[in-house]
Amino acid sequence: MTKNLTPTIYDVATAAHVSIATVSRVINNLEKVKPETRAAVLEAIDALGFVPKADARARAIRTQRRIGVITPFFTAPSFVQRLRGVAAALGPTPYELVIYTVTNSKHLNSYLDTLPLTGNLDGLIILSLELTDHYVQRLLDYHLETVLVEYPHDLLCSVEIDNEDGGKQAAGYFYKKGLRRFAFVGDTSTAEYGIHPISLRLNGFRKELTRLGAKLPDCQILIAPYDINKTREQAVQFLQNQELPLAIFAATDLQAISIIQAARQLDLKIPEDLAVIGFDDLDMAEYFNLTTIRQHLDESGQIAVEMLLSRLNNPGRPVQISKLPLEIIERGTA
Amino acid sequence: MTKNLTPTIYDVATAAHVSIATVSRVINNLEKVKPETRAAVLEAIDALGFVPKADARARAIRTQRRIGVITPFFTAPSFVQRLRGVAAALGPTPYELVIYTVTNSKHLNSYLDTLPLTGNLDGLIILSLELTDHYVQRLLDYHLETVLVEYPHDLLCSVEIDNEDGGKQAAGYFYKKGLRRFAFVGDTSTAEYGIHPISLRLNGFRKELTRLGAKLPDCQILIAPYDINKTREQAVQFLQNQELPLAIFAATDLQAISIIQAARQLDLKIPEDLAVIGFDDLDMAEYFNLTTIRQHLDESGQIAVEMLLSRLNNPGRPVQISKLPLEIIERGTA
DNA sequence: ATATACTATGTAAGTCCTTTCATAAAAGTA
DNA sequence: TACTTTTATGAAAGGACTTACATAGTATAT
Repeated sequence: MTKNLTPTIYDVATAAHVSIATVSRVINNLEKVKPETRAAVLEAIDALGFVPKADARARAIRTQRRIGVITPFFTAPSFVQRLRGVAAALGPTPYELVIYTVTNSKHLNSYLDTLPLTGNLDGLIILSLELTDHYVQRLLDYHLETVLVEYPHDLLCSVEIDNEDGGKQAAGYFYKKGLRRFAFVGDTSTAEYGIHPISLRLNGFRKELTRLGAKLPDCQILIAPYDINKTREQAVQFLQNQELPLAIFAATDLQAISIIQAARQLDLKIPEDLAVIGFDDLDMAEYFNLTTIRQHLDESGQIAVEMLLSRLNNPGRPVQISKLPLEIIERGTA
Repeated sequence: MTKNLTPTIYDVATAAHVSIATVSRVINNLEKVKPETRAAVLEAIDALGFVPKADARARAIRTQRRIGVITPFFTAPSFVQRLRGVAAALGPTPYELVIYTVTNSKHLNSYLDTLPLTGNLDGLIILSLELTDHYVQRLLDYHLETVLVEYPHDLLCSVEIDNEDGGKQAAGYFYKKGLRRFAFVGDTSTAEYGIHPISLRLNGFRKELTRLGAKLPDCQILIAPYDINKTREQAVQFLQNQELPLAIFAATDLQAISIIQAARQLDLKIPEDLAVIGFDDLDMAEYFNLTTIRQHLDESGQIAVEMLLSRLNNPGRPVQISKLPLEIIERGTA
């Protein structure tokens, strides 16, 4: 006696002892149906709680308010914090948050292929992923309102930061503290196309040092992988050959932390022997008492949402770009 | 040469010289389609301006392909790691991930009121939130398949851990290391109803100590708020009055980290003066070289998804419960 | 070279609903 | 009464998709 959870027109037909065609006619009240038959059908519909499912669903989906977020898989805390900002901003709105995590650019592209078609999204936010012109055009063609975070594009709205300025701030801060020997730690991941934020941070750091009359020779640049332990090992090796005191600017907080661990292992005093500035200001930075360049991760997500919603309400506005300020947070490591 | 005004999947198939099945696969990006084929199909779609009809689609799939996750707002990393497990498991499936973050139980209840009706969900996962019988019954009545993580309920599937055993393991570990003075740090947040995991951890810890002939007097229990800085301050105060060496079991990694910071501030040697065991094994634990009880957070999310999907495929199975093992991860703090 | 294991694709069946067409019953007409 | 017309209905085809199953084609192993 398994009750059908979602009755179809067939169930109604059976219950009312008529054919599905008749049921259909009753529902759409197109043609003449004998009053008694119609009554019987309606009764069956009521009894079964039937609602033309497919259409109902299609309608429901169409009216449902949905914002999609494409994000790199939650490996790095920075993505999570951005996402947190998105969730926070979306919370009080009637929009649903649909998450698409991607692990590589192929994966991203396959989402970009299909989401504008079948995604039923009102808007899209893309976190920390770079789009090719082709896909940007696709989003525009299909009128899927999109906001980019971190990797901007001329034709779409974006929330971005001035990576170069971040490097510059780090350099200036170190210099003002009287430090004169510098190093940089970054990761190996380079953009598949376009410009990588990490290189911009390095550029800004180096440029400002040069301007101040200091220098950053290539041998003082450590390129380490995205793995804490390996980075720490490499950092230990690197640090052993350095004259002290040294000032290191790490491209991310996570790498800064690896450096700190390496320094502890070598019994270097922080910040006396080794000054470290990170980049991001993750939640974790506070735990490590890390001096770092704050890039307002949570806010980036929030602002992206606000921008998107305002565009949905006022379509056709010119492309908007929001540049978030960077801010050096002085803690104990530099 | 009137071009069909509303092209169908058949037109696309013809234009791209493939079958409608392949077109369908491309727009749903389910299975493997050769990149060139996919490109050709997409080109045809673009050229014809094809857009799949939602009602037909709904008719054919007659499932939502949507899994909802209700989670406390991403404040604590443990929720994020659970969510990460969910996302990882859902990634390769055709299911969409819809996130509902809640900040209090009223908020949770309002979701539970509406989601079974209008959520258009195939299944629901509830992370670290406790349900009243009333809402459990509601989920059952509306046949919304649900899996609970962390706070189980007799009538629903769940993924849980043995909190008491975690406390026991910590006690045993300390004792075996020869430690004989103990303390516990937990947070103030108590469950609104039912039993709180933190108290279970404490219970297990205390019971095992008692069994071993040691004790944990109430004055050795520090109840600290969910704030790193305040916890650190309180911990500093607490530690100043302690005889050393001391073994502290922290109910969460975050609190263990606060303890470590306090210890550093007081120049205590870890693990000689102060041994610390945390609970969770967050990503961060490794950075802090924290000895801790691993509760397989990511896995909990993954298993919840697997359980849910298997139930969707085999409805009416008896309620399933998965108990994840706890495991002590030995690092540098104890 | 042959056997084996995948991959990519197509064929065809299935989904749930609408609509066309045929027909039995009822009603109207001569 | 016999003959048309009307009306109510069902059988079945069609619509726009998805998907289980089968197979040709390629890769890999022996």
